[in-house]
Amino acid sequence: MKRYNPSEIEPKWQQRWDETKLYAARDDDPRDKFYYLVEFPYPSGDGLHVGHVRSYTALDIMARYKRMQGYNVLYPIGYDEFGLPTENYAIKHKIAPQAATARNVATFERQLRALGLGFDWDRQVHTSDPKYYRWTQWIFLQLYKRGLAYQAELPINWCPFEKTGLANEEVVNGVHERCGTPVEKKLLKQWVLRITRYADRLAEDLKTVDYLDRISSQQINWIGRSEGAEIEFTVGGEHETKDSLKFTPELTRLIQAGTKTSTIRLEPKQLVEGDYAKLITRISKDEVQAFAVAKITRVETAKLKDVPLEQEGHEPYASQDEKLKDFQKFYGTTVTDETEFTTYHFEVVAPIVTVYTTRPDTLAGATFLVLAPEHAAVRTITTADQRAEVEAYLKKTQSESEVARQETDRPKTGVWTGAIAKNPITGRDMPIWVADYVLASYGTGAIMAVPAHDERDFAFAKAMNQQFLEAEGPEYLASRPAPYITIAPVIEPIAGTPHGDDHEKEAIVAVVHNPKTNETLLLDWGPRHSNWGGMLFIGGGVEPGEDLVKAAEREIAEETGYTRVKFVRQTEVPVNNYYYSNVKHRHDKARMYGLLFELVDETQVATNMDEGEKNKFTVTWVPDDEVFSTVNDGGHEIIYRMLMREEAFPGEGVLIHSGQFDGLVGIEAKRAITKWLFDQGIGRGATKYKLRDWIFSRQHYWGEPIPIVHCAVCGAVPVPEDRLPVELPAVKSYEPTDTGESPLAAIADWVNITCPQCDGPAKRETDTMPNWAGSSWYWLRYTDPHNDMVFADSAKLAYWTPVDLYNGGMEHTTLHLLYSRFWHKFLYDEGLVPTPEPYARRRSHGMILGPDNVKMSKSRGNVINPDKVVDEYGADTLRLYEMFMGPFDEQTAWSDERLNGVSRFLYRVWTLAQDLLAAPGATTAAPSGDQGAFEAEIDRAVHKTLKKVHHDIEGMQFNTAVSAFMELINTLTKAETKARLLLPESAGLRQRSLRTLVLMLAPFAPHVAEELWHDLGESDSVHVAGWPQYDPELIKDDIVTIVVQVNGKVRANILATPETTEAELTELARADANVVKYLEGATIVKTIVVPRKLVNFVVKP
RNA sequence: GCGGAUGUGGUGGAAUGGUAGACACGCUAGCCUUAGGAGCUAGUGGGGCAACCCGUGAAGGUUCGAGUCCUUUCAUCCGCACCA
Repeated sequence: MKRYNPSEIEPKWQQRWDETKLYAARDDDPRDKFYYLVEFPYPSGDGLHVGHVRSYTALDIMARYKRMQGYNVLYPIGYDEFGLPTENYAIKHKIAPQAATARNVATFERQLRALGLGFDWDRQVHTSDPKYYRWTQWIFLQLYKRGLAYQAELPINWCPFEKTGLANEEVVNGVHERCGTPVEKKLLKQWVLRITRYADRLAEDLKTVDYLDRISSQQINWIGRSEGAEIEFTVGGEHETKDSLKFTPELTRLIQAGTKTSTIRLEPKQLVEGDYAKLITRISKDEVQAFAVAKITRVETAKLKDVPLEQEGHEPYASQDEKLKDFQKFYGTTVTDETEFTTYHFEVVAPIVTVYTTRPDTLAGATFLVLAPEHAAVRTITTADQRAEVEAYLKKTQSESEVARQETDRPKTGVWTGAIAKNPITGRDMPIWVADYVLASYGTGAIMAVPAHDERDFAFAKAMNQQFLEAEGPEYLASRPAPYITIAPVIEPIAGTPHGDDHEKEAIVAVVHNPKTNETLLLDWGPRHSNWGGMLFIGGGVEPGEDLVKAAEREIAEETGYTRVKFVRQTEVPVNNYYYSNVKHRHDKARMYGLLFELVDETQVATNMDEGEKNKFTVTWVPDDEVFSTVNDGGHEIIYRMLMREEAFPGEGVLIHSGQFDGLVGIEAKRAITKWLFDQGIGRGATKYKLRDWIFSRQHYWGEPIPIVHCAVCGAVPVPEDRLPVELPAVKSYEPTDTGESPLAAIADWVNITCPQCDGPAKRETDTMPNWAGSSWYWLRYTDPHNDMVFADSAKLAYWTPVDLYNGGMEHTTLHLLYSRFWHKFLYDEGLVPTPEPYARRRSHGMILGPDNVKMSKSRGNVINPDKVVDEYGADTLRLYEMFMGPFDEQTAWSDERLNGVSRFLYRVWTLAQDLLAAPGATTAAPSGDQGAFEAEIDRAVHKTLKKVHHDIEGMQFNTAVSAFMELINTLTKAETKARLLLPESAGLRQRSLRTLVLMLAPFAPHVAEELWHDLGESDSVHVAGWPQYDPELIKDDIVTIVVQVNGKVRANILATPETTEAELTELARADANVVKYLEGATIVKTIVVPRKLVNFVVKP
């Protein structure tokens, strides 16, 4: 018999498939298309990983399956070649990165081919090929043209080990995600991509695509949209401002640095001497921020040509022409030398601090402001008295590493700046603090602190007050001067659900504690229902005018008989509790104050309850540590928390102490206060995102050069598109520098160039792009990989995109996946791609762990090398095993034993097939009735498998598809079955069963299937054969097992035909001996019959 | 803390609300032998001699019937995290 030898058949067929270009996708094809995409590999020196195999095999199966179904399938591959690991490898081995890449890519391609993966090899893309990165640079220039790529001097994340800047997404817990080095902050001029402009759409459009839940939620989480309000606080004074004066960032900085007087030129405004104006600066297209109030001291009007060349906050202009250009840049091209400008001389009278909050409803409870240490206003607002202390604090926070600052649970620290603002609702003073628990990078870098309703502010207030008291002594407590922080509750909690007709009353909740036994008194009202019953404290109404403590003492005595109790404390605010009164039988709303009592002694008198209350509850003592888990009423739980724990109440509720806003709840309160702020001209609704702009510069050699030229005269000038690509020069040394400058900067004859605009001397940008650049559009290039005219032909894009299914690792969810969606959306806005989203469906394969159930790593030595597995078992075994391991999207550990099990399966397939092939041919005898039944049974098994495999491939449940194969093989190889299959009269059955088996196995184990297919006498490839349709008629069972239950418990199995009627089934079931036993002496209340499945008798004794 | 997911034999894992544990690994016993990374047969959730009983993290609920649906809760994993 022909032996199964994978090392022989696999290379043979791989070569044949390659020669016949079996997997070439056709661009001009009337058939429907499918575009399957896997994340192209980074060709590291380690070679292919078993994780790649899992992903690539799964989509290979789907691609082959769709091809067999007659679709035009695109399943491409390429290499993501730029990046630091290759650069480091090259430096270490003293070879060019280009050479290292070429070598690694060759290894990858060999490995991919050895797995029998059906990629369209002619479409391979290489991101470090100038023919490819020419278009990466081209897309960058389009971004630049639209203002989505800009340069900014930013304190960026700097990895001191790899000596490069990093994107936010590459920093995990304060360390660089790739090398684990603690990240430092470094101030560098950077290229940045304005991904934040797409934040909303990146989140919103997730609704239009089919991504795994955990992928879209992770992206939404990362984008971190939040709705709230910006509120302006004027420091140390109030002034009626008439208008605003817009500033350049340079002037803004100057004033923030402490310059008190300045001038600004603007087109005429209605401001006169003595007016107050708000100074604003533009942050982005639709975002401005106020930063100070200024008093106009003098107003002059002059034509631009008469404006002097020297101006405050500016380098002096070299010429009249240069001055004009600059003004045009700022005020628009309608400006000429004759345009009249009004010059305002002013004096800064009060800095403005703008804060961002998601809780404008708590504004009245804001008792102080906090600025991040990096906030520009810190310098201007700090008073002389506090300067030394503030400086010291700023120094201290600067010296702390990012890692330390990111630790949670660290004690709150901060310093008062000496400055005061006013709360716009209450008019109370709000000391302004600097503290590092406020992040400069989020919102406006400043917050209004509401200690009563925010945990962090609460912790800060506690810590600062403590410090203050220790320093100043308790006598200060009485007067509580400036920096002492007041904790002012402005929200009453709500529990339960209003019914509209709720009967309102004032009430108390008495918590009685017995200090001797450490137990607390509870009333057990029976089983808890939706809004009544359960375990509660003592509750009761308050008579009009009655003292709360008196009322509580009365209720304690009435309901429990205890009279000797001592009042300890009460809650500051009541809880609005909506509940159902089981005593009065109506919906009640109680404004409940919590009161804590201690039991003095156990003296008890007779209880004195209302008629309605009698026998409704029992009194129980519960150990203190079980009280929280025992009380099961929302309102009572809140009361208990407020009494026992010192903490903020962060929930929403009814506003109090908020002036005109009292009584408003939740979202209504937020809206009302936001609107009021807007009307007052001191605030507005605002949306903020956690997502930051994408730091796009890398100070390294091995990346796409950023196609920009810096000219002394023209500034940053894009390299003209017809001069792309800007190729990487050959250099001797690839080492990164310590200065934050790319090694490219050292290559004088590359760097020095003439300006494309003015032909003057200029220098090239020496930063390169991050390795995420090339992968941000590669799926588009696959549709037209050799085009020299455009990045991809629009007709081809229209045919192939969007990608129907994109599979890749979870680790790319907030990196590559987000970046590529951003680029795609931009290209869509430019009319360059046909769809707003690149990928219709995104799935993620689970990680393959080492045999020891931990992540594979070289240092652990638990890495499985796919080459070795292919050598020992063959590619088909590896493919099939990785599909069989477990659910595709869940992580699972490698197991050699199970691999072996799959290998055994393939041997069994092979042996069975060879046996069937060698069996004697057909006889002329017509099949007997018995033979017909046998054939029906085998056909049924085959077609059931076919149906399941079809279903499982569509649903990416590859593990159960493989199980189905195994089951079928088990059925077919059963001694008796197999013997009959080999008989001459089974020749036809044998033939068609084997054909179908081979066809359905083809996507999974392409080599074995191909070999057997040819053994069956076929000359074309099995992979271009049509996918077999299952026949629903053949699947129908002639006999079904009916489960008979009595009261839901299985008591018998009976056999019946699918056509047996319900009545017949019931009769058959009742006749079964075992069922009879259970029905004896009982009455059948109900009979449930599920056709073809079950009969259930519901009986009563 | 927020968001997401997952809890089923000794193990990986199956189960459109209808016989829980398919398939595979491992294990036990036996057979066979052209000693192979074999193959074949039988068994393998727990308890019980048996009839039967119990069993899908826990507790409730809906249902004739729940691993599956609902509520509460616990545990584990992943992501984010002083994001105001």
